[in-house]
Amino acid sequence: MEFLNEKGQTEQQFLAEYDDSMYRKANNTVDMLLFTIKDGTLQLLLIKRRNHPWINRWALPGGFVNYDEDLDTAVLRELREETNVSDTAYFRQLYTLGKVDRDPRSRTISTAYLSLSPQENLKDVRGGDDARQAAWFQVEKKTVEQDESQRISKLTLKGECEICYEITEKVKANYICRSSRLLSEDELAADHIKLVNMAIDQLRSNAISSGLLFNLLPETFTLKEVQTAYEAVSGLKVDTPNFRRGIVSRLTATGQYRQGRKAAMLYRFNPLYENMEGN
Amino acid sequence: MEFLNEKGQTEQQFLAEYDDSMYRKANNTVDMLLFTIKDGTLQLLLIKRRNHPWINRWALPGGFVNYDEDLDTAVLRELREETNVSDTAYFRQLYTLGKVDRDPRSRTISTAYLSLSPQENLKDVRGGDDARQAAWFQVEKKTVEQDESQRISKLTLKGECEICYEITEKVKANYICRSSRLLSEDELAADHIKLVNMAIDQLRSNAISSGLLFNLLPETFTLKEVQTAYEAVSGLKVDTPNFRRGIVSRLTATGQYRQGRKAAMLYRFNPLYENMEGN
DNA sequence: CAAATAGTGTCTCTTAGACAATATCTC
DNA sequence: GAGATATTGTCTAAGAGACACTATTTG
Repeated sequence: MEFLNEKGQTEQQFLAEYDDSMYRKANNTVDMLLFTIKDGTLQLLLIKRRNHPWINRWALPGGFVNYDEDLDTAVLRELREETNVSDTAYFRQLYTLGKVDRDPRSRTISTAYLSLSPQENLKDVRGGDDARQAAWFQVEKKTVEQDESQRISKLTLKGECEICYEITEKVKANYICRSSRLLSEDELAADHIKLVNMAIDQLRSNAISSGLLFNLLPETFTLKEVQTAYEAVSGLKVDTPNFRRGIVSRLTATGQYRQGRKAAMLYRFNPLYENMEGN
Repeated sequence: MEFLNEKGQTEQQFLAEYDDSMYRKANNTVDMLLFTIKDGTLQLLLIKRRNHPWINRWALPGGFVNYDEDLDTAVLRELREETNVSDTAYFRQLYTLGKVDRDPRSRTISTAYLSLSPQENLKDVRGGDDARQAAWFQVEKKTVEQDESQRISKLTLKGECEICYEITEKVKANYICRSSRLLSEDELAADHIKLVNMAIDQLRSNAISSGLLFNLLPETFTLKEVQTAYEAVSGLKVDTPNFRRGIVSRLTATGQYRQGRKAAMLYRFNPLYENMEGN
């Protein structure tokens, strides 16, 4: 059935006459938050910007979306161009930032992606294109004060320099209001710190339940390695025996061992539908 | 400290020369998924489109973001214009859809928001602007087949017409692949069904844990009302005594009663930091 | 053998879930 | 009093968490 609109047009006629340039449009960009576990700590890949705005500041890899390019294609392309990383174990959309004045060039709406990968896949990281450098920064979020209606944390990125923010998260009626305050001399470009904070929260709350954690580990791993990764992500210390018991039920033993003081069984994660989250 | 870029420009000079119109840009739109509990069922607010594309199809309320308008402002404005709803208890960003060919007019990137409100606040719903009508549709997602690697569900919207999809969710390595197949004669506009499916999944998985459920209820409510709302959202039946015990610990009794067969205590929800999720 | 790492056992307390029973109101 | 709704109680089995212990290898 073919409907006509109020001007009596068919869809074909409507589209033929459609003027796409009537209004001023925003730019669309993508940003990538790529995490890995290195030296037993959670690390985030940042680039040092080569050009204005935020020249010489550390920032998330990312850039403009081409007109005929999907968002997820764009974010992988930008990651490749700026950091030489072309393969990650996992990625998914995180959040879209779109405040009117967030970019001094012009209105820019940025969709951020969260990506996870074991360090093995990420050997040859190097800056390129708009990135003067690419480097790993250790990420730490520590709660310094908490009651039932608010939480104050310190979010620290340690690498070539140290970038540190105080994050305040307050419950107001049904919402959480977040604000951040710079504590260090160096700072992240734009509003990227919001994304880092969001990513950590999501990573923590879904590390085990959705199996996100296992994307930070190689194909096979020992139970100790899972625990180390979990402690790095969560910022907590856990009881080894209890942690083991909690986790083995979701793993399969490979029958192979990793040598060391005492040889340790290697396991593999079996993703099950039940465990994956709804996003 | 003032840095110069490779052309020797200061930031001011760079911005003054910055050409914002070099590349073709996408449109940015917003869509709203507003849920409520009505007649003991979960319902979603849809509008019937007045113009091409998808003329006369049911769709999520939404539309173009103005150049100088924040995304959240835009989505609330569009909701008001198209459905006359100007106040909801809760809303937050859900997902950004940006596939190149998702809109026949031109490239359109759409950021969707999830909103919840008790029915009391939503009395005078009516279509306006680009919406010929606005109406509530009962939402139901039922799993019809499930194993450890895949789940097939039926997602049904019942209102002025019945719209029904089969949703297949498969675990592939670390990802969930979702696909949908139309089962009914009527269908939703664009790719809106993806958002409905996502919203339901998120609503279900966070109903209790993040207290989302209580945004669907009035300020004070009986335990039975919470249970009914929970059952509507989750699609499950729960044991009344057990459900009560699980939930009362997060509520405060008001000391007031709702009359009925037997008078029932009215409770209030106390949002605590602990319970709110990281997004 | 000492030190380090891997792994098991056990006890307690809380919670989830199934189900029985009681209480209070309306018709 | 019948029937509907609200609320309390009880039992069991599984899980979370604390902590003591054994096992295997390296230096």
